Amino acid sequence: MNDEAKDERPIEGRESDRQKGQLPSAVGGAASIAAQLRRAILEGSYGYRERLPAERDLAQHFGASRSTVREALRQLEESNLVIRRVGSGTFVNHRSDAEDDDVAERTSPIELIEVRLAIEPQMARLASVHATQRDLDRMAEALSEVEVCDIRDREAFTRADAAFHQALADCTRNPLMIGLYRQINTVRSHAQWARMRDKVLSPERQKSYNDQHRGLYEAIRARDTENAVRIVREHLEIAHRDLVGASRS
Amino acid sequence: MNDEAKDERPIEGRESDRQKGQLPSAVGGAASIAAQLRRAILEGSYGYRERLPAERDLAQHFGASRSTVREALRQLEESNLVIRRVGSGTFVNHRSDAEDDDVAERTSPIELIEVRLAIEPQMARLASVHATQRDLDRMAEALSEVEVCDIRDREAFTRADAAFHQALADCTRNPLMIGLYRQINTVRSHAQWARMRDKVLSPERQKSYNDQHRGLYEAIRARDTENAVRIVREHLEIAHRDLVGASRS
DNA sequence: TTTTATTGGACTGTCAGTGGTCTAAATTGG
DNA sequence: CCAATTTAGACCACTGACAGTCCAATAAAA
Repeated sequence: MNDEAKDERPIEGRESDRQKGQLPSAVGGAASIAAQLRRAILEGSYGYRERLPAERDLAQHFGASRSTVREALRQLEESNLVIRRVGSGTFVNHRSDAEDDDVAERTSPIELIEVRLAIEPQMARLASVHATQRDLDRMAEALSEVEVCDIRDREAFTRADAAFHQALADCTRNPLMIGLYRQINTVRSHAQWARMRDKVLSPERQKSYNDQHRGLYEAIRARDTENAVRIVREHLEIAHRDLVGASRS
Repeated sequence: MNDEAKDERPIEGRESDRQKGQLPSAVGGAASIAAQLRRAILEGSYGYRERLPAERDLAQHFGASRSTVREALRQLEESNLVIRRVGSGTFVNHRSDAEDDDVAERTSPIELIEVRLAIEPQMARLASVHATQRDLDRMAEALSEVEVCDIRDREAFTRADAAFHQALADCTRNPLMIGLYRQINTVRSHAQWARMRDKVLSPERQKSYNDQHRGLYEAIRARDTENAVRIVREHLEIAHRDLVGASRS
């Protein structure tokens, strides 16, 4: 261990000013330590999920006993600012505003469907017009991978499903559309959705989805724009209904 | 045990560099390594599909054990930043923003309009439903900035126009929609379009655009969904026609 | 084609460090 | 004085980092 690191000044707080005899150090108890740590966390001095120093180290740095530090941490834990795990440490459980710009985590299932309802019908239309033979081959490959998927392996299904939809986006030959759908797929395959999908994805529904996928592929291959658009729209409306049903239960 | 044997150089970012202030810095093991690698990937130090150093090399570089590095990589894999293949290596699975420019350069005017025709009507619909008063205020501000714009300052007009449309996207209160439209705006304001717009943007057309913008704002403020959607669609069809006309000349 | 080297995946056991808990003494304030 | 708080110390169960080994998959070389 680095012994040099431990030999530090006891920071502003306690025994220094006590020796100087200037101020009664305001409160100088567990509440004071809690306040300092709380301020540091809210200010963002510690990032989200970052590990705080060990209780014993904090005790030394604050010039207090471990019990006092523990009481301070207990208060922070009570207000959900930190999480404590035995054998591991104490971790910050507060996101500062600067670091919560994760689109995937801030998008609700309904919001996702709303966006997909906007973009995917037009996507199917463009795909049925612009798809090349190579695009169709790749789409067929992705489709067979979805169909061959084991029903119980949800993660594999999610991945294959995403690949199929991305293949559909590729069919549009529209770089912007492809880029946009990549962003949508990122949200779609996020953890939050995986859980939701576990609740929704019964074998019958999966079978139904596969039929719709197959139908969509056939329509695009036949350049049947109207049918392709119709299938996508129905597909999404069914998914929307399933989601609403699941959120009610 | 033998302290001398363990006195190796710890990871780079431990506690020596962070003198931030009063409080002791957070400590890190696998999480710290994961954070460093994550930052490197997001910064673009490693390109898309590029191979990272082998786990054993990373372990040596970070002065940690292979298990620790593996735990860090597991976290990165969990957030889809990285893909690991046995016998092959660990590969970056993240597209940096640098490729957005590429998308912008590979997207034709027609393709942009096709995408906007897909997404903006639904966007107007959602905006008319979900917009808050604050959203409307910001939209009005953007609108007046567009209208006040000097006709000859094309760049300022483009910027104000982009701000207006982004404000419209914000009205949907849909994080994914907002993110998607940001990407669209990136393409819209790219250099290629500025040139095209110079050819297209006559004062009369600009006047017409402004009227449409104003009408759209009024419709959304009045929660008149049908009118908002209609205006957007007409706006885009006119723009589409203008573009086709320009490309013919 | 076969062989070889390298990679990630999985598993073991060891060990220092962590928070959780408890006790008893010391300190503080009324 | 008493009562509450703080302190110091010990022990426990648990976690994570570590060093090591073996394996299967892959890629490059022979």
